[in-house]
Amino acid sequence: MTDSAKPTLLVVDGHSLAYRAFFALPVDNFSTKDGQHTNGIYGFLAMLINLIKAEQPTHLAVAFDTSRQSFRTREYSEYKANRSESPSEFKGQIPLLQDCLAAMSITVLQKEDIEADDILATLATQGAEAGFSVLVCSGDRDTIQLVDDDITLLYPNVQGVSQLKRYDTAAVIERYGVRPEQYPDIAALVGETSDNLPGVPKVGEKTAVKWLGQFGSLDALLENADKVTGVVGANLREHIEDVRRNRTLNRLLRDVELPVGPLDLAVQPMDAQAVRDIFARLEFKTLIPRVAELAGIEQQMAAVTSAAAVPMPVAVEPSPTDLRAWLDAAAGEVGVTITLEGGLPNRIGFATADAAAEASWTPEVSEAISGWLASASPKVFSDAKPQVKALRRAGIRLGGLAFDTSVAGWLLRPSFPDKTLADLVDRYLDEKLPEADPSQLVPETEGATPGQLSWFALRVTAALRAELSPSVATVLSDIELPTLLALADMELAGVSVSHEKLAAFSSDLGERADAFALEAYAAIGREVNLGSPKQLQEVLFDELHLPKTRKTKTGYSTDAAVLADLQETNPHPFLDLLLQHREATKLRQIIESLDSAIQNPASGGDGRVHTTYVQTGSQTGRLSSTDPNLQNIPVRTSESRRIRAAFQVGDGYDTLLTADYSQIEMRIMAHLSEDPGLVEAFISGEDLHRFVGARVFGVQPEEVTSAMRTKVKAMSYGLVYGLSAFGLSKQLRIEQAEAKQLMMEYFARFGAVRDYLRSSVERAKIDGYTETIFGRRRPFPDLASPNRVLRENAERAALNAPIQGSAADIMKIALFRIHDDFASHELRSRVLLQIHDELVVEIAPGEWDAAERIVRDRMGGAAELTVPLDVQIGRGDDWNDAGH
DNA sequence: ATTTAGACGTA
DNA sequence: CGTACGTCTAAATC
Repeated sequence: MTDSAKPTLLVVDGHSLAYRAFFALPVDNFSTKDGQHTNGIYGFLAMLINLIKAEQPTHLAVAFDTSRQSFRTREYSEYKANRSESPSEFKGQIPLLQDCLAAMSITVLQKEDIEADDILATLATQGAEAGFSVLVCSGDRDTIQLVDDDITLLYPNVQGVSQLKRYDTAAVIERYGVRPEQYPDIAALVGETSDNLPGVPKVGEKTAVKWLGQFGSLDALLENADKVTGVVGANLREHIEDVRRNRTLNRLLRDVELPVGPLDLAVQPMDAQAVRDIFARLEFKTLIPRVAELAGIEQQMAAVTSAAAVPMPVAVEPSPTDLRAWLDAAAGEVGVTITLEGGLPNRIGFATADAAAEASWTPEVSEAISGWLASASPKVFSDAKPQVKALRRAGIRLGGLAFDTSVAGWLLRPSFPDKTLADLVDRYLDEKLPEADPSQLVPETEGATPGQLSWFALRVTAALRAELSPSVATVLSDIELPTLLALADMELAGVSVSHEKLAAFSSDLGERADAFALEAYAAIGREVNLGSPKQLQEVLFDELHLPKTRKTKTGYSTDAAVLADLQETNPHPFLDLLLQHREATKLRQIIESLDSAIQNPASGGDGRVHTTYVQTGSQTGRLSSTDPNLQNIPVRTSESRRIRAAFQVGDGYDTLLTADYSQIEMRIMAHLSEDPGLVEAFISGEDLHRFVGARVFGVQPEEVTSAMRTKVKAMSYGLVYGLSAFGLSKQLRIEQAEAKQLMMEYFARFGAVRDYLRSSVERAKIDGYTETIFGRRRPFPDLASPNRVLRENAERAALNAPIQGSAADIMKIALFRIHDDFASHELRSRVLLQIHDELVVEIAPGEWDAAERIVRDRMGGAAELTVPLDVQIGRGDDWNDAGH
């Protein structure tokens, strides 16, 4: 509990935290082009910025040690004598860090013969006396003794500098079992290896706490040392002088003479130019906006309030020719909103910063403004794709798409995308979008008109741009917006699916499912709803008395993996029949939903299935597909591939082409980790799992058995998801020890992979987000969660996000370039489907060679990685034929 | 009528 | 105790 009326003094141990940051971050990723290492500086500053943002101190200082010598080394020459020389890469970072702090107008303190923690102790003591709420941030446990009602310690976690644990008096008692002022007594008894201060042998925290509880104080304990029984008692008596020495040395000085006091440490405005200069020199690109944000909060607030003063314009409704003139006269970007009726434009509205115009969609309006809509004149939309499609249906190809608020909102917060313009107005303008009250037949409140919606979209655009980092802005303009236009065309094109093929298969499956069901009932002597997990639990565990399986929220699991396990340990005919029934009904289900999605030619449809790609549907940058989902059409069993066979080349086209990236995620892993072995695997062109298997098992590639290959394959793929030994053992049905051994062997040969994965998560903890190769970001607040489950889930997701996300970026780039190339080469061939690492293309007569070349070149050349991007192409009359 | 949980399809 | 999705059914809830 902090007293908000009190000023807050934050004092930081610069040396110890920078040193921790140095070990937490990979030195390779943080070097300037002239070879200066900067990982310690970066990590420290990132942490400090976060800290200032979170704690909002009014007063601030950072203390440093001057050298390894201090009054303590003079008192006890062995003090810290075990510390190895700090690595050469670290040297030189401290003076540069101090330069950074100076540019940020943050006071730096150091004093000959005195350690940084003594400076912290002095300032904290003076600050508490002067009425400050004091925060001490240090990586040295001795500072625990400073904690009291006014002084709180922020101590870095073992995981790194990114997470600071808050120690107030209660937290110290909870963690160490003693009051803060008693902690040095514990430390004196236990000793401090890192300071080369041996304590009493066999005495750890538990014993020390017990003793202090018994005797009341360290002095009392030492006086009554003869009363302590056993080996530890003897040890205590033998090392009593060590304990006294330790206690002297770990007492922090609270009365160091300093040139400044707490009141002199008020936070000062930064020297913006100096900050820019030194950060540029250190090549800290991402830190600059974060520091600026810290420094410029007041300005930003002012900007927001003044912007709210502009009144919402009333839209004019000019004649078609006047509307065209209005658009031509508009300077800069124009907000555009098209409302739809039956897939076609209904009303269309436009806005500039202070005016709006709108019209109903008529042939005259269309005629008058189609040229402007197709032109490069910049336009801003909110959720452009359906509107782009409506225009396409009306024969107009939109040009000049400059911004989409929905996509931008998603890029900024992919985990909680603001779904509508109203959400964005709420969040980024802190205003309410006027909405018609849907509960009343005659709404009391007017909704915004298309022109006014456009005006809001334009204003939201300005607010979103202010928050987009340069890299994310580039992802929006260079990847997402071109992709949006390609997706619109893909959705319009749809894919031809044969009702006849589906229908035949479906009735097949129906009969089989019924037969399995009857047999299953016979096996247990009653009917049961096989689709009800609840009823199945009764059958399996109450009636058949099979052993309880994995727990779920509501009972015990009956999923396929569990049933397969049960079949092995407690074979029963019902289990297998249930699995077969499930498989058949699942397939039939998929077929039914697919069939009903075919636009029936009998009622004016085109006999094709038109999915909707949700561009803002994932947290990683992937697309998702709905109504129907065409990204989860079965492929694994030969049986299920009959469904793919129903996806066929459409009338007027020649053949289907499928193109997929082979092992794109592992290639990205090779690129990001620069693991020499993995890179060699891909450059050699040998089968990846065979190559890896040979290394891991120490045999020749041709000696890799299929069992070995299966294992390393599972391991390789698992890596991308943050797999544990436990998970690997379950997946491969091997002992955990063997899984552990496999991981050890794997990392022994491909160590840079592990280094990369570790450091990438560590970096995410410091930055608060992950980044793909192309700069797409995903925030991970839960990386700092004290809840272990939440945190570890976030760690696995953060490990996966840059890899899955980079693959998504690459595919999007390939996709829109192929789409655009087809158009510019005036091919009729068209991309129909995207299934994450695969494209399905419909090839027009005579265009195979040209189209195949474009697909191959664009997919292979979508990114320059240190390993090649391998593309597999297939050809056939249906998707199954064309696949491989 | 809508929501939740379990199951399962894909990359 | 492996990431990212969407959709189906049954059952629970409104």
